[in-house]
Amino acid sequence: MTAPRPSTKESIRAAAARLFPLHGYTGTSVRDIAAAAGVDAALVIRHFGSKEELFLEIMQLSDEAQPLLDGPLDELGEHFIDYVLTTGDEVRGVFLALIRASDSDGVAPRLREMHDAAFVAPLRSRLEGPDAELRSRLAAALVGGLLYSLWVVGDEQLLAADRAEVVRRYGALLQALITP
Amino acid sequence: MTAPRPSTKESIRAAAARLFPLHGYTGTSVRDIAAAAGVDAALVIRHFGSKEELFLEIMQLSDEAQPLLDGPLDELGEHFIDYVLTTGDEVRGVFLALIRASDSDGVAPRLREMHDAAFVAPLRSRLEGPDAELRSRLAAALVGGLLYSLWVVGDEQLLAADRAEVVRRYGALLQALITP
DNA sequence: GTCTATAATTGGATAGAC
DNA sequence: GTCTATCCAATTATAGAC
Repeated sequence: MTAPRPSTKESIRAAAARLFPLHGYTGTSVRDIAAAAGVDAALVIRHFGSKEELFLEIMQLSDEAQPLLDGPLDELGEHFIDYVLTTGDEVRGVFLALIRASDSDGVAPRLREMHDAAFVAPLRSRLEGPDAELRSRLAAALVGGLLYSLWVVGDEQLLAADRAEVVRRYGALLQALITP
Repeated sequence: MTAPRPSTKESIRAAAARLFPLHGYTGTSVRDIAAAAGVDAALVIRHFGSKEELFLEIMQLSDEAQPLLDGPLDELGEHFIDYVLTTGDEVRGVFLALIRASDSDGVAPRLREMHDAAFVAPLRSRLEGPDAELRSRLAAALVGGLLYSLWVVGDEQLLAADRAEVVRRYGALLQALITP
């Protein structure tokens, strides 16, 4: 009831959130965003300062609750892999856009943040032992590698593979880091 | 003795091979390449057709002999991880440039080729069993994930970690896919 | 083969009227 | 707050003289 009609700023935000994950940073011009939002290009800069500032404001994942923090520890490996594989296209788009723009000085820290928040932190919170830190970072690398193969490389044979089989096999590897 | 003085085309090729991995595709202009090669920008297009064609011609790894194809199978996991971690900056640059330009239609297949040639094929050649194909693809994902964490994300704690420890732990995971 | 000059387009960002 | 008009810099690529 606070905003019955979407404000210009919100229209721009919505358009950017749709286009950036779809076409990447360089592939999305300020004019494209403005056109999709139905506003003038000048307003985009007016409201957000610059294209990069807008990009950084858009490209963050809503802190989705991780329901798997409560599950049994000895099944966390498979559950986590299953969880990341159910990830929707929206998250996928943000992930890809950040990776492909990660040569920019402003984007690199943001990618690190997302990697930490989405992969390292959830796993770190359930690990114990003196080397838990290293193990959780290796676990995050392992998880990221699966998404890298599927989404960045586009390994067709892996994309076509039986999902349950991937969850079982790759989940077992992750489990070996969780409960050595 | 075939070419005592580097031809213009070779000069361009050498400059591109140095700059693309260093600054990426969009970060390297045709003018930059021409200037580094000491030639005119028009010659770059003249000799290679377009910037993207030049990029694709440059961005392939010289088929480096993999000395680890001969080692003992039960040590392949650690040896392979050790091998990719010794990879020089040159390979690293190619890897990063391909990933960050992978939204281009022409680059995506090239990244797939490199992933296959560098990770999947060497492992696949040593694996046996009916599910060797899937296991080698998961193994490639695992290896790629380590380089993703180190080079793309730039996980500082992983970069600072004891190298032998990483080889031992992550190598053990890879080994579990090689000899289940 | 090489280079000068420039075309043709696109990009982000700004000034100022309303 | 909004929009019209535009600036200015940068890009890839081409045409044509030498």
